Amino acid sequence: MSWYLHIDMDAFFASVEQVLDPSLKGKPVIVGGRNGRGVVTSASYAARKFGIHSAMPGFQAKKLCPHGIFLPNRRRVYAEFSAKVFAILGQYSPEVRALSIDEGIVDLTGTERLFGPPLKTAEQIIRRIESELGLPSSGGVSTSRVTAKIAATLGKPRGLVYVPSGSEADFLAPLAVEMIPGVGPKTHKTLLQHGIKTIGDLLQKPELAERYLDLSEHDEPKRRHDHSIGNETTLDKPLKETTEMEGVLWELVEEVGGRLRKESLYARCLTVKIRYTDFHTFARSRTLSSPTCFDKEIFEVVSDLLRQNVAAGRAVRLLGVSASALQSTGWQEPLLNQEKRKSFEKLYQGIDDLRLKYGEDAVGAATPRNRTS
DNA sequence: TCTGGGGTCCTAGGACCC
DNA sequence: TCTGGGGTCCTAGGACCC
Repeated sequence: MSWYLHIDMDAFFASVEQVLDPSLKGKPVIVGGRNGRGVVTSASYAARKFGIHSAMPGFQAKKLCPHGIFLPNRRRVYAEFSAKVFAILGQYSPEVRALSIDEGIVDLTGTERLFGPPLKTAEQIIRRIESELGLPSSGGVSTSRVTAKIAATLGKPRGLVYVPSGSEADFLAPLAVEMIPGVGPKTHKTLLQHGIKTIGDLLQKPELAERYLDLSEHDEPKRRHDHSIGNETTLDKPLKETTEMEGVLWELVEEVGGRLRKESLYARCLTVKIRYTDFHTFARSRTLSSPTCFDKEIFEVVSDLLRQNVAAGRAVRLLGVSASALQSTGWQEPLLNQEKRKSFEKLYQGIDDLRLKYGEDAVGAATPRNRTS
């Protein structure tokens, strides 16, 4: 028998802001969506009373809750708190998986002798997150990961839902199919057309249930793709000139290259993402014969992809660069190039060190951004 | 003064190889 | 001269999640 605890932090970013500034407690705190542009990334429960939720455009949130306290995103701060949460989780099991910055699954299988029954352990974990970090969270305990996640969602906020072994199907059956992670608006519509409204309806059709609802206890969720590192930005003002776009592209490349080097990874595939002002969005990628983590090489590829694919004269509102097919070691190619790479590595190590010491703008490069012509 | 930024996963078609 | 499938890699597009 397997046991999983799914932990989901309540209004995570907003809660962190309230910990750092206790005068915000109980108030409608809204993270993200300032300046009218952008969207809400987190809203305290006081703010949700006004109908505000994450992913809502900022101007709309402002309209619903004019007196709301709008704060900018501070990803690094949230990441630090996230690490503290996961450090607590890690004390209860060697098998902890982060699903996102504010959600994780703790495999409690076989931890009973050390910490007691799964439910007791879950209660203790949630209490500790609250008492040690000041952060509210919700949890779900069940014999499968999916059921545990659904249970945690039902527990929100500040709730712990326990699904005893053997009662999984009874627990799930009355719930709407859109509660299943992975079932979004499109799939929901398709399922409705088949007359499937509840998870119970879905369980009646094994071939569909198998596809959308993985209730297996032991299977590791498949991880086919290795992870990717990307950076994208919505432009302050739309651009039509490729040379101007290349300036932005270079900044994105520096960020992506820096992160690759920090993690000692080389990318074999590079992608440029383009969004026009009419919101038509597409991506173009290229696989390299030899993987790279160097700004200059990355830039050459993505700027080439940009120039080949951006429609002349169309205004672009977003640009993105991402690196995928990541590998930790190198490339197979002649010694001569290896020498070249060694010197590259030295150079970029120096650049990264300077940036770390003196800030992101400490070291510029001969890039389109800095060209005078 | 519409619609962020970070991702994962799945599918499908074409190239290419055997 | 016509004709197989199977497998893998690459690219593009899209659904979905937080």
